[in-house]
Amino acid sequence: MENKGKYYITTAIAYTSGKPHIGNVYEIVLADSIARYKRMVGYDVFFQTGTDEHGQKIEDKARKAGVDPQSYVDDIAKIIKEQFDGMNVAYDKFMRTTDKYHELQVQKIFKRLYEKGDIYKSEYQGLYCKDCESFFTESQLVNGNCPDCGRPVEQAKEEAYFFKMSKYADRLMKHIQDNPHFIQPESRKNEMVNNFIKPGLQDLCVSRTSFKWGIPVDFDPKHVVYVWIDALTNYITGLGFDLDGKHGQLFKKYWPADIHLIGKDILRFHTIYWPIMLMALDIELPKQVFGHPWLLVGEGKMSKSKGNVIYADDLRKYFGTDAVRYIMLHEMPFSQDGTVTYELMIERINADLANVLGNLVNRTIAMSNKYFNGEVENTKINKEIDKELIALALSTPLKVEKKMNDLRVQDSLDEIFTLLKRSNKYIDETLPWVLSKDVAQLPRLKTVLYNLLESIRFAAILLEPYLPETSNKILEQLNTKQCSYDSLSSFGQLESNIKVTDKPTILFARLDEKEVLKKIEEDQKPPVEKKDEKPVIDITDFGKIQLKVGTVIKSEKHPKADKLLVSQIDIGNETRQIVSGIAAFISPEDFVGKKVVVVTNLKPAMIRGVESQGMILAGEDSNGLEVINITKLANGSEIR
RNA sequence: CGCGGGGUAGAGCAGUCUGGUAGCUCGUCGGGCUCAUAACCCGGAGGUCGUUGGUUCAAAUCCUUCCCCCGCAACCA
Repeated sequence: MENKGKYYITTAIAYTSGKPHIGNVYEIVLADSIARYKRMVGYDVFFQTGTDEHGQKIEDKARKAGVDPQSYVDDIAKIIKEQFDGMNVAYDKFMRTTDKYHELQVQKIFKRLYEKGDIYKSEYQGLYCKDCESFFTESQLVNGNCPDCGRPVEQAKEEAYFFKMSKYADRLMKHIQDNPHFIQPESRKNEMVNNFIKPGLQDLCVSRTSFKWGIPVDFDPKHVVYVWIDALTNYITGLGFDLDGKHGQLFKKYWPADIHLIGKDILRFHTIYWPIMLMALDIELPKQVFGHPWLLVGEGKMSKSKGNVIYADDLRKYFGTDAVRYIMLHEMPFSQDGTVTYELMIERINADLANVLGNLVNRTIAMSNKYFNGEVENTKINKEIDKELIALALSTPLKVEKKMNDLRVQDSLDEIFTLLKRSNKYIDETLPWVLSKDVAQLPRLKTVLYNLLESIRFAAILLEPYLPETSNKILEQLNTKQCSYDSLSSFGQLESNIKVTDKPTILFARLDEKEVLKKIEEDQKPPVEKKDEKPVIDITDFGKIQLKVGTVIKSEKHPKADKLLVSQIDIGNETRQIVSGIAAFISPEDFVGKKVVVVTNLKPAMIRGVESQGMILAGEDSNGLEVINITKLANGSEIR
């Protein structure tokens, strides 16, 4: 096989804060299909994935779990690896940012950038939550308060190192213009240029003192390296990059990366900050960054609070590894988020995998056994009608190649399935069961079956990158040794002296939609949701909160926020203005006249420019929100 | 006027860059076949391509008005 050169592909490294959901795993499977394809056609491929293991969030989670951070990330990294391995992903390296070699290089890189003057010491200013010890941006706040604990935040400063991004902005802009394929898909490129580069790059905060679980800055030990210099450099340290030039063989051979495959949400970091870091270090830039869309399940983004999180291992349990791979790769549009439901998965498995692919293989092998005892022979009694099938089989590898070069994985799969469908049609056109009844037609029948088996062999080989297990199973059932990609150069390389298996197994069983859905529903019965339990408090703690009954006398939409209502509440001796995040559940008209419970001694806060002098009590579950309603008590009555 | 994406048959999507009879999958209706996993093959019905105005011999495709949905808004890993 011709060697087409090297190909280095990476995925984003998964954050070890918890079990990755199907969206995270999708990225790895997508990368795997590309890596396998490139290997198949003759590239020397290196495929790296791994885990990002530092940060405040992990420090917190470990503390809550009562373990040290290292053993916490060891556990999660193991779970992540199992998720990937379970999907039959053939990566070459599983990189962890707690690897000692990586940590050492990150320290050296940080120091070098500092000495060069690209990193300087300053102060990070932002909104800070004391209890959570974290900074937040204004947009992250919930009703003006900390998104984690709901308490008020305050302006605070923290000593921090910053990376001078602006210094390299012009060079980056030029690189993006000179390399039109650097950022893919195209639409995302504009987003980056217009939103971030053109308005002027802000310097990036690259160290923190507020937590310890990170790579220490060796010349200023109260700082740890803050996420991006740590995480992004995995792409080079994983190959054995050495700042002093004593690079490992892998780095010399594979860098620059041919493609960084990442989620669209972190495109900014990969197309702006990462290239700038590399420029600052005088390292060649990756050739391409592809921001793939998200795989969504049902309504909206997956989140634990919505209870719509789906994990790859659960899906495998219901459908099998290759079926899940097929769904992931086939249901994902190129530049738009893909939505998947269980109904859709079942439909695809039945229509494509069971009916078109599985049944074709099964019926063809069954006929070979029935008519010729499984013996395969190309008697070359070809007819006009064969030409179309043969031409399609021969052109399919080229079509797939074209699509794969554009990273159009879904379209590649469609090309292969077009061949399979054409094969099914060929059976109807040639009517093997009619030929079998006429002895004179048996040689022709042999050719017909040969053409079918050969077409199936083409499809099976081409399917390897996407459905490796299935591909292998089909080739085994054919009993052929002609399994290489190169053997697709001409039609007819399937051996004439072999016998197909006499007991074909079902590749994909048809699923009964109702049955499967029922089973899934039973399994997924969410265990009664355990809210994060708050610590036990003293009666005096509770006594600090003053609650009173009040009547809503006026209510209107917040002028600058869709989700908020601004209401005037009569609490007996005075009227309070309160802003509440309930507009999605209650209209202002319905709200007026209601008797509610008000926290009257809450510190007033400005919420989107409107003052709120208290809080209305309400509860929420998956069905919506309900304000606590009082019927008889007079305004101003105290609640205890 | 913050930025970006989307609005095409009952559902999910392709086609839009490079104008030229509106396509695919599922569903639905009818027919065929019996080798096969009630599968496979053929055919039909179903769309004024969100809305307004324009350019053109010709617009889903180019320009324009408005409406609706969904992300992102800088350190969040």
